[in-house]
Amino acid sequence: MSIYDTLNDKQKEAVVHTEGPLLILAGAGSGKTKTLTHRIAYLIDKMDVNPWNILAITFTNKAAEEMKNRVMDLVGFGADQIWVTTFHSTCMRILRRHIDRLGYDTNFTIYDSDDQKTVMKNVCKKLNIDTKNFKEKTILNAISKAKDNLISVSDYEMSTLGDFSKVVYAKAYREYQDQLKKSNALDFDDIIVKTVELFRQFPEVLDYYQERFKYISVDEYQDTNKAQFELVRLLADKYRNLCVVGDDDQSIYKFRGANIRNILDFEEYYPEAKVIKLEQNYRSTQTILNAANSVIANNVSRKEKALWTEIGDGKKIRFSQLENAYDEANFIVDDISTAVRRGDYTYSDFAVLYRTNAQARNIEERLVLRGIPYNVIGGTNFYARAEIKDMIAYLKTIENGQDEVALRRIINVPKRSIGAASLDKLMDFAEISDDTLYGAMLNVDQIMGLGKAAQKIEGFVNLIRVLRSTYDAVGSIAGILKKLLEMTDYESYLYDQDEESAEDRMANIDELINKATAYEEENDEPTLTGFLEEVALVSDLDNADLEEARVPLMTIHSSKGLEFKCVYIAGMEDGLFPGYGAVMSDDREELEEERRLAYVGITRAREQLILTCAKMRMMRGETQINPISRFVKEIPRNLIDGYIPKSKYEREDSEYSYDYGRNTSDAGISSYDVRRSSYDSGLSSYDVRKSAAEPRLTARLKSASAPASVKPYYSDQIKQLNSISGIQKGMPAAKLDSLEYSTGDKVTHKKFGTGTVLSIVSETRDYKVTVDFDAYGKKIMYASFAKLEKL
DNA sequence: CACAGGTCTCTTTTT
DNA sequence: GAGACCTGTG
Repeated sequence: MSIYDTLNDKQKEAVVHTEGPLLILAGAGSGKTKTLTHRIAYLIDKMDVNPWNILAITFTNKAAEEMKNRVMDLVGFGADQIWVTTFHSTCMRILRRHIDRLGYDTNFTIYDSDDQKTVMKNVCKKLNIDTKNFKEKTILNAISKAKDNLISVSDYEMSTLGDFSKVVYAKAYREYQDQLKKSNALDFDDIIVKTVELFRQFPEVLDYYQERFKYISVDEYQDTNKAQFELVRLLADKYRNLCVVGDDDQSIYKFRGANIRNILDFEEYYPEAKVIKLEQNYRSTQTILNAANSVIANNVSRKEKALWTEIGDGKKIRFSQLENAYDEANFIVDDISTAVRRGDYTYSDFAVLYRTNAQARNIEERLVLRGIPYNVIGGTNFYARAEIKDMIAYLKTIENGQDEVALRRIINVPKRSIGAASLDKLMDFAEISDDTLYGAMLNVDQIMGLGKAAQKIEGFVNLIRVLRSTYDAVGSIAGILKKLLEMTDYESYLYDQDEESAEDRMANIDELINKATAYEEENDEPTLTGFLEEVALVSDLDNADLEEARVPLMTIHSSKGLEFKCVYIAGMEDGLFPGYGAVMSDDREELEEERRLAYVGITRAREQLILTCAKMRMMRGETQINPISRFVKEIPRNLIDGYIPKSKYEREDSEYSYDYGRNTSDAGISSYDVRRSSYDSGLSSYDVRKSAAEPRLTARLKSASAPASVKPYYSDQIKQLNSISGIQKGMPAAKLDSLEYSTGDKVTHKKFGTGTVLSIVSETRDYKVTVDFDAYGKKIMYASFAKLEKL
């Protein structure tokens, strides 16, 4: 019996198709990693391909790691010759060797999004761009989008066509790239873009890698953007042995430039491509798959497919709507605790998933209270913490004095009296002498008017020199970090800054030192450059240990590619998931992306899926009342165990709820429920249907009725809720019992004409309604005076 | 000039 | 509710 006998027919077909382009459409849990790893084994084993000639690109470091291990198990000897890496590490390895051809130094540094923002601030200042009108983030987004699509600065400049915003973006783009270049730095997008540029400009370099990588496979192909596609296309262009694996239904990174067209158009670019669909699922019960299938069926732009399994129906999906986020957290934690006590599951069998990182906190608090071990995966990046960024900035300066962002970050940290005025003088000098900031610092004696600061600058330069020579002598990264702490007395600085957090921050720095030590132990040739690179490209998620006996908490995005016996998805509410923006957007694609995310979440579960939501939830400082997510209602009701309040306009005889799921939404219903304005708000089912395509959303209650000092804690929350309902019971006569319109409705006003309701905030005496009038723009008014009428 | 405090804004997901 | 940013004060 060979290793290939465990494959099903479709998988086998994919494994033996080694020559020429291949598109594998692999549904969730259909054994795509297994197929890919066996295919690699087959190449080496049966086709006599040199492992050296194989490149396997994955999306995350974690996925790469897993694939590497699995290939190793199958192939054994020689497997370490295969490049199994992410897009970014692949490109980094190439760029470290050849980027000098593009005029960068090979020890270039990587800028994360914080660094990018810092650069963009400088750019705006220099170009006199008013950051009130043009937010740094907006400009950076525009630039990132351009890079994702391989639009160069000059391309962008030519495409502005007098569009004022685009002209500004183009100017910023040029200056931004100049500054990065000066700092010998690349941002994340550049890592891909520069590699493509390198290949296009230097055919001999491309040819080398084409010869090297005769067999290429790309995992999570649905998440690639145009630049990544071009990179792969170039590499594969000579031998055309390109195998891509993806699932258009799991494309959830459009916001980051992922182009779903890449998967839909693959056959167009490679007409000779073979297409194989893997639809048999080995992970979940049929119940869970049916739910996933019915939800995703509501999307229009997708390749038709349906998952099936031989596992059997299993347990029903559970659904529960709780009063508020605290009750929701309680419910989940109780549930986990009960199941573990019964001996059904252990902690690591669970996962609690959510749409936004902010939701983690509530659940975390309850877990702490119950003493249940847990792990919040992702969220705030370890390397984004201020003290860690300081340390990294020092390391970058030691390694590459050209990195201006890093240098400016630490030039006066800890305080050494090199203030803004001195910095300006240094910057001016650097500008005139066409030198870097650090270069200017080396020449303080030539700069006029620095006064006492000159000595301080010399002192700083000396510090860096000493650290540099320490590193050269000792070669230990952990060593320089310790020396750095000692020489700068960074600890005192932290205590001066904020006594309370200083201890935690020092602990973080210790953790960094541990990471440095670990890096030096794990690598044959550890270098400062290598460590900084790892720091820039490795995420929390990659280090997460899911085997540990802890309940993992993470966003649905982070959960992609993982599986758990028992999955909770919290916050199933319209306005949260799908998010507010997607619900309000005219762009159907946005909602479809959210739906794909729901599909990803649902298909993480092997045995049991539990969906929860809250009637009320604090969001951005306001208590929002959100209706049950449309995605819950898109699941056939017979699959669900749990009461879902029926919408009035649902067919009474219908067992399924997804009849209306396609084009309509009954969002808003639960808010009526809570506000007791009841289902008899005078809307005929026809009325609702007519307006339902426009999402009716969230009435809001201002949290102001709670005492100012109230911390969001369970009992206080109850009080707060009581006070809200108290207000509602004893409402002054002026306040209407309910409003006939809700968010998203078209209304008319005597003076301002027609408009759309943007939000409704319930205040003590009245509803504050924000309306976007067609002719007058946004107006805020009180419901009892405005006499708005629903159209 | 530094800092405390008030105001304003806010989608969300991350290699 | 949190973070960024601005402004007034000592």
